[in-house]
Amino acid sequence: MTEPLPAQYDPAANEPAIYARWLEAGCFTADAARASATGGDREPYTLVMPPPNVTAILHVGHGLNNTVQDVLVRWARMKGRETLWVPGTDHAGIATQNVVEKQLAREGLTRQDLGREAFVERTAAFVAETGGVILQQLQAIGASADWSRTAYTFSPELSRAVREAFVRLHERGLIYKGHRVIHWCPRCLTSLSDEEAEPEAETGALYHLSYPLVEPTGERTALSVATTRPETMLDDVAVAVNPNDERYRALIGKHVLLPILDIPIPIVADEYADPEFGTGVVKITPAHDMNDFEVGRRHDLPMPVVIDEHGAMNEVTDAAGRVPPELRGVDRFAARERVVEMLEKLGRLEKKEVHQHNVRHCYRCDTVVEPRLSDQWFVRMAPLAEPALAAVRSGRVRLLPEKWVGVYEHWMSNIRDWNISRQLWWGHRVPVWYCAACPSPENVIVAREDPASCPHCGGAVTQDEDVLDTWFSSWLWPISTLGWPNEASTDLRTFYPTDVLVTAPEIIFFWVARMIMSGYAFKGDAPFHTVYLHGTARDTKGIKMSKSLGNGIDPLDVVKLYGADALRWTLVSGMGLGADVMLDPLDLEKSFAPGRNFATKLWNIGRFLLTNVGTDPVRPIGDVRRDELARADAWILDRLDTAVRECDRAIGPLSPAANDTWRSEELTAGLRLNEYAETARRFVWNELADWYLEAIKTRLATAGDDREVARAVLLHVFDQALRLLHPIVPFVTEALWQKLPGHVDGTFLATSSWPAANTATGSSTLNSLTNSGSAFAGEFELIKDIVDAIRRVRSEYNVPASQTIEAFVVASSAAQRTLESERALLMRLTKTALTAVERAPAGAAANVILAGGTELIVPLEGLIDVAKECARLRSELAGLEKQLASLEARLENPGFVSRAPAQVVESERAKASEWRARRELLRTRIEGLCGVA
RNA sequence: GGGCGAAUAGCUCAGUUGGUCAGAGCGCCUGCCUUACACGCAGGAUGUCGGGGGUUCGAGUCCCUCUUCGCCCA
Repeated sequence: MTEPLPAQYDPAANEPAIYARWLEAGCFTADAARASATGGDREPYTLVMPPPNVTAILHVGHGLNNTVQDVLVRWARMKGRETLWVPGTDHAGIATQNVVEKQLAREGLTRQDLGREAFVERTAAFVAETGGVILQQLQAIGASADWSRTAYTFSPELSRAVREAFVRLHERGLIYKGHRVIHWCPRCLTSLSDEEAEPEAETGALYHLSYPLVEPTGERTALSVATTRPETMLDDVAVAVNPNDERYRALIGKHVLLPILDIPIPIVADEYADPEFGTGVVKITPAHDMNDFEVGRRHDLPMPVVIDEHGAMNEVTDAAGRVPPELRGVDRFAARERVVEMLEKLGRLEKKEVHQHNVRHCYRCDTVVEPRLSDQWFVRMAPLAEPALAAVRSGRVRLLPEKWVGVYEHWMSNIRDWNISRQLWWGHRVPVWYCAACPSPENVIVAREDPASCPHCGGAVTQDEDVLDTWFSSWLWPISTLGWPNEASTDLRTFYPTDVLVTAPEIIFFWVARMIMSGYAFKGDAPFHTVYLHGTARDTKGIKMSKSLGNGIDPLDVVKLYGADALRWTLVSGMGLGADVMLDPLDLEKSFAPGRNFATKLWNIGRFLLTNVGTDPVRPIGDVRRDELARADAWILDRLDTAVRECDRAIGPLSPAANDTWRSEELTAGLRLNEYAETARRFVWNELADWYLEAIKTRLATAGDDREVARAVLLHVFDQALRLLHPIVPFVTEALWQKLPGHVDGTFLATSSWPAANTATGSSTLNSLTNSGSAFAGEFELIKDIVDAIRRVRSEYNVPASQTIEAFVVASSAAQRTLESERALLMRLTKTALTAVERAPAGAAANVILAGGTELIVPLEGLIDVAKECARLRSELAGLEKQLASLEARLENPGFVSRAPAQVVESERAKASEWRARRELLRTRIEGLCGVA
């Protein structure tokens, strides 16, 4: 016997050491040479980790996301796949630049003080120092990523991929420079994509302004326009009415006089004007509203710019005379108040009403985004979207839960061009150079390698000042991390396409959809076959956990207090497909104690095993003959088989059965992590620990052949249970597995095989031992039923646990033989001496009728209250009669008998007949005990 | 404004194709420190499956409608 284990598992004392040993042994390092693509015998299985920001520190969202991935990866690894989980970070243009600028601000500096080159160097140094923190933290929760392949979107290799992608798309005519209204963050001083400018509901005001008509028509001397942004009236170049709006048809082509500025502007007809909204007249500000910009283009209107990059009113471009001197340099929101005051004085403010609308905010700093006319690089998305949309429709790619398919399709079908320019310094510089000497279009040079001079005239060139959207590198992640654009890359040839992408639904558009598009654009295939969109960690009020709200949970705190296994257990077992995970940040015990308790339970099963099985050689399970098994052995092997099958069904399949395309019946299959966890828990706790362990204690304590059989079965079953649980709780299972008798030094549970369920054709070594639903295993169910019944009776009549009592059964001869031969076990589990009899003995007794008609009689002379027992039996009889009546009614219903499947009818008939027999038994007992039925 | 989703035990949620699916964990009540485990063992209670209507031999499970809540897009 080895040194005794403590009664409670101590994760803090075990986890770091176990993780270090996994790393040292290279358990997580994928070897392309073992994979099928390069002549090996294993199918590859690949996940790419959604890269956290280099500036990020671990929060519970990362914990959840990476736990899900780790479960899948560990499972695949045990299934024998050559498994690669690629970790990494992204350079997070805006976020990282913001962080470094804040640092500089503390030193009294701005990035302009440093200059671009020095700023980028400083930022790179900052990233080099702190950028890997989150990946370190992921190790603490057990993430089994291949750290030797850690990637970074701004590394030289991945930067090459970014440039290649840009150049290729440009060559295909899918990248262009556009002059249009984009979302501008006046704080970050950069443009944003549509996805990065997030709409938020706000209560604002709808102002009704009166613009006098230059050419009054009939009674009408002015037009009312409604706007939520009165300050932009300074920039109005027209008002629009709907061409079908009878009210204003006569005014089309005439003019109104813009108040304050007293400039005449035309009244144009455009479908964009909604007759139902406000007054049906809409002011047109092409430079500061996306829709107005389109109207302006259609009507060839001027586009003066009156709001500068900081969000202040100014005569920026083509706007001479548009901003009154007292408003110049005034912030847009202050200017709004001032303009309203001015209009009011002029009698041009008709009314102001409360108005609910959505205002877009910067997704990084939450500043209200300003629509702004500027030059930006865009990707033409429609051609890229086509194959990506088809991929989901054909089943090449499945999205789980399915409800996201509709969202994806809608976005893809209405896709808009992607603004990829960012006016930042931290990021991939746009690979475009300009020659001042050459004429258009030769003056624009798009190149894979930095040109030293203009290829046309040999003159000097200057590079575009902008950098690319960080997502323009992220969308390449599944290919760039594997080596693209180097098509000869072993990893790319071996591990692409990847298998599953695990992420949150918030970034379907930002990232998931774009990765699918880039997969097709650059590799001609989808980057993965499954997108698993998991839920969000929320607090007890249902609010998303976030650092800024202070309602988060630090996963590392949980690891410290309860262990990584407990954290993982809670996340996995609470995770219905796509469902949010609710946690209480104020009561960690409530959320994480169940996981810790389960780990301790496992630990104690291990302790029991080590104490009672010992470390002497154990017979291999394959050598045990079926006729040597006890009922309990057959039963637990049967339950194990069922558990394995159910776990497989809950998480599987690993990949589509055929042709890389999901069949319709597979589309929604698997990834029920909570079901997998619950099944495995039930097996270990409610079957293995509660019943099997209790059933074999005497056998283990009694030397002889039977002890050897019990040792063999227990060791096998616990070994299999550890395998089944390892993907969810990797640390405690590994710790225990390595202590099992017969463990070979240097082998790891992490790289051992997943249990194989018994199949009809029989590939399992256990085939000779298990036989699902076998009669022998089934006999143990009778034992369980009897034990449960006796325990209930004892409890109901408050029989002291220490008191031994007698009981009788009336049963079939087969059942009698079973019970007789398990008399000792029954005695140990229930402190009750059970005797099989032909007829129920007379006298006061508790009676239970079990499935199959077995009758249990527990004489409790002096202990039971006859009246109470009669009442109980009568109420049971009443309930049974009610159920039976309804069942019989169903069976007498011709509709049911003729239309329901024969199987169902048959089983209902069998049930009815059993219930009738049961009713007779009950009546007899009641007559015997209580006198009358 | 458009689209989507959710409402099941006190709490958090399972319940894939309609026929023992009315379940789990936590919490609660009772009794136990039974030599693996009190982070435990044994036993127990609790739901008109949001309201209403419909389809069906049969509906948490399908359809319609109402109420409440949430998400996405404009």
